[in-house]
Amino acid sequence: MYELRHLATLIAVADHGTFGRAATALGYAQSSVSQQIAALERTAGGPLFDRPGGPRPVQLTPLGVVVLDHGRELLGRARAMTDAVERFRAGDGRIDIGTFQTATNLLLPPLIRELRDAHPGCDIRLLEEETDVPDLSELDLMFFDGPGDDDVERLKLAEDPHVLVARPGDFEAGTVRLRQLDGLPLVAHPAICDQARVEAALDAEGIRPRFVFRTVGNEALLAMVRAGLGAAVMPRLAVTDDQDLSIHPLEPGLPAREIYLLWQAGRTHSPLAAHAIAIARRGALTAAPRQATSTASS
Amino acid sequence: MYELRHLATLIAVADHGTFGRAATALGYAQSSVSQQIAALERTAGGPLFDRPGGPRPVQLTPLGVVVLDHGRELLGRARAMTDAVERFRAGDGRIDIGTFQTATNLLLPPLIRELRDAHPGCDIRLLEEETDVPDLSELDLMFFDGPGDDDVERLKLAEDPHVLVARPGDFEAGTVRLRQLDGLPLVAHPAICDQARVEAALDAEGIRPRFVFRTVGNEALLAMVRAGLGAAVMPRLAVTDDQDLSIHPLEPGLPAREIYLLWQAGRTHSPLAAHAIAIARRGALTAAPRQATSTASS
DNA sequence: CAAGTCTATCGCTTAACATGATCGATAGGA
DNA sequence: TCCTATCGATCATGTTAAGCGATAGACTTG
Repeated sequence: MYELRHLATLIAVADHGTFGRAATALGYAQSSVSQQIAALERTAGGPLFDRPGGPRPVQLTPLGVVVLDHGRELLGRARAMTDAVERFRAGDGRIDIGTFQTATNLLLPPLIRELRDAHPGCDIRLLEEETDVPDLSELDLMFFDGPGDDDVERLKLAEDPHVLVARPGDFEAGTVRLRQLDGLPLVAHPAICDQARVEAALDAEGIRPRFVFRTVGNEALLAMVRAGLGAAVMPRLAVTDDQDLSIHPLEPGLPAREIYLLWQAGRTHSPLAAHAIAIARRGALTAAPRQATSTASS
Repeated sequence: MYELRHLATLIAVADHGTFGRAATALGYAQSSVSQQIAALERTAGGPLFDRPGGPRPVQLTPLGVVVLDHGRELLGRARAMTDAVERFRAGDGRIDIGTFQTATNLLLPPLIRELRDAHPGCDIRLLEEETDVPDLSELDLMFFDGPGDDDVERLKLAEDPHVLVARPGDFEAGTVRLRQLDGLPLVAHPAICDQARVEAALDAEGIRPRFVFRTVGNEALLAMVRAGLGAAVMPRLAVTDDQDLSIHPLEPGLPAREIYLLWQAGRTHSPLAAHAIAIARRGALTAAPRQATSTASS
């Protein structure tokens, strides 16, 4: 098998014309260059240089030209590889983050900003996927509304209580009794993830709302509420405050949605992922409900 | 610097899942694979695999993915290089042959046919260049109308006497006295190479023809002769026999054009070039004047 | 808790590498 | 023709790296 070091020597000899000058340029002794070229000629199966003898420079044989051309190519690739590794180690790599709507809107932006400030050339990929089981095999990091499996490390980012969202006037201001939801027309997320837990909790209390519409979009749900299709039980952080909506705590409270950052335990992380975890651990990722902009509420 | 052998091991480990199986596949001991990966991790500057311990397979780290991707690329190139060298050594390489009109027409075809028969994939390049000094630096082989410099090897392929070409009837059939050319209107090649020697020989005899037209094309010269512009003194092999032309030996004879095959002395030749030289040495390259085709003469 | 399956490490041997000195070959100038 | 400078090949020597087998340590599984 060819060796990159030998090819580098070949290139130096071809560039400098003589073994001695190439040796000087590479920091070798002349005899080393002789041996390296000899070894290369052994693997190539024939002479790569004609040695005219005397003070004349060596000259590439046709076979030498073939090997030289490929050698330059190969060494260029090797250099590119070294560069790529360096860039990766410097942090200008790639990070795959799994997320979901609320996290995307409220938790992710400060993380992204800090990562991009520290690593301007980095490649941040977001995968928004609503799933019951967190799959970290293709991700470095994942925002998830639950603690995940046992074999992941986790950091709780927020406790997000469920609230009743309705049109102003449909309910008295302030707390609403959970019992009042029984038979009530509701719009809701599909019954997976957090929503599944909510419905299980309601079911355990014997409370059965009528789900008249389901969709994955938070804003779409809120629009349905405004349109009078029904009320909604949603995590507080999923609700954008709005004059056309009234928000009621529930009593007794449903189990809050827990938002975690998950990553695979015992796995070596890329510098980017390690940095992101450090940022999260520092407590830089907090969430507050969003206010509708003044232009939208006017 | 990275080593191709280490990268090959990296790939094997990534493909087989464990160090041990990779070692078996590569014919190494397991400890060697451990050491190679360790060395690779040292040069890469970080771990390439996570070792979960126990009977679970190792898993690439993000850095490992970077190195693996580049490693596959690099090893592919190395394999391509090995292939190219093999193909070259097998003879399916490239050969650059310098030539000129007569050689192209009369001497080259059998050579080309034999080379292509023996090495179907080869790349034969012809460079037709009229020059006084043979330049073999970019060529493997060169047809030339002279023996060339001292530092080339040569093989004489033909002695090509100069003849007078005229319109039938302009001269008596048979030999023409050289003296008759004095003052005669002639068409001729440019005064380089063989033509220069011819004119020098005429000049030494005190014979001064009038050169009324010069061009490099043999056929063009013959056409001029047919058109009555003048006669031509040309090497016999450059003349295509034709009913509209009469060919006269000259007396006393001018020095014949000598056609040599030249190649650089002491140089390592590609298998193709070596084969070509062998063919020439065998005496397979001979020339006879061309006859005009019956269709053309009818 | 024992068995099985991994990787890491240690001691050892061997091959490869780098070095400096020396030799033979050749071109160019005196 | 001789001398000198330059160049590559080769040899002896010390050092590094690579291979191997054996074994220890870590972990999962039954």
